[in-house]
Amino acid sequence: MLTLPFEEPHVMCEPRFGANYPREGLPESLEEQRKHDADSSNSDMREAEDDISDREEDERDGDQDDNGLPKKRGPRKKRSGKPETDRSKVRRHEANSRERSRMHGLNDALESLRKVVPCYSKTQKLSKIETLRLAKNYIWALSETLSAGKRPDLLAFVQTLCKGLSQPTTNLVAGCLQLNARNFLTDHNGEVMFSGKSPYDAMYSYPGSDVNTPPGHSGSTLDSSAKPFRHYSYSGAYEPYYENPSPEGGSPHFDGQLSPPMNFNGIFSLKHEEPPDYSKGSHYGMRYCSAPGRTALAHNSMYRVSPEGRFPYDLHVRSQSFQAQGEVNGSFHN
DNA sequence: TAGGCCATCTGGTCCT
DNA sequence: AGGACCAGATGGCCTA
Repeated sequence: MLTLPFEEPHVMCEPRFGANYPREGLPESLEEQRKHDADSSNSDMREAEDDISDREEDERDGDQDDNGLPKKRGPRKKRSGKPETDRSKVRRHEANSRERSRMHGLNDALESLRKVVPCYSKTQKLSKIETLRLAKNYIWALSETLSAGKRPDLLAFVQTLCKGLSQPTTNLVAGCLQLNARNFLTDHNGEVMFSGKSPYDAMYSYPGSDVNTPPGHSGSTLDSSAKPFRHYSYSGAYEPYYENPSPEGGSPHFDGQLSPPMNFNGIFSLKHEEPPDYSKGSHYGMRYCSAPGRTALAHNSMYRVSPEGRFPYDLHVRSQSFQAQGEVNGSFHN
């Protein structure tokens, strides 16, 4: 389960940032190199940094550690005998450019990861480390849910999600969850409990709503007024969102949450927006769930496995949204 | 102002 | 030899 490798062709195979840097036909001199850099973006900053770097290197030439030995790493130029030639400077600049490009690719991949874990927001980005932690927890939580073969417990799910996260990130996730106070009571021990209903019902049901009725058709709507983030994953209101296959272009005017692929109540919309990576082929979940022998998924469907099937959940065509699902998904937008 | 986060530079190491 | 990868060092920016 969840072992198939992800593919990130748009991220890893597209040297978006490094393309501007000269790889061939290098300038004869460093001055030409810098002149070339000046034509590309951020050139001023880099040039300034180069100057600073050169200056600092000169100042740090005598740096030694506690044992009087030169430090092994760091932006300290080792002038071992022969002076640095223009050629070596150019090569160093090349290496710097490649390193920048590499790091940009890494950051792109990280950004794509941010978009598929809960609580994605363009305005309040998770840090790198928190993104990785949350992603790990998310995978773990989903795996646990699948293994359990029953409807996931929201609190357990959230607890798993928040394991090891910093307090701010935990707060963010909690905020994204919008754990509606009316659905919770706190007992005398400070433990969270639900008011009258089962935890599931408390979180997933709407008064007077049919759980099988898509939000867009039920008349009841999620209260999205309080939070600027976009609800995701199921609502009919998001159908236009689905129509755009690109997560980048899918919400050009929305500066909020885009895609936490999170559904609890047996509906695993592991991906709500179809990224370029997957739009051509299989879906996240399809990769994970379409085991050999399993009923073929209908075109344009998220998942649909009958109760008679091996998969323990009712999986639904993406457009067949559940009100309860919306409740949960909505809770991931703060 | 301290601390967190980040981008960048840099030298070392490994691999082709 | 050269590129990829890694990690230390550094400074800038932002926030509590």
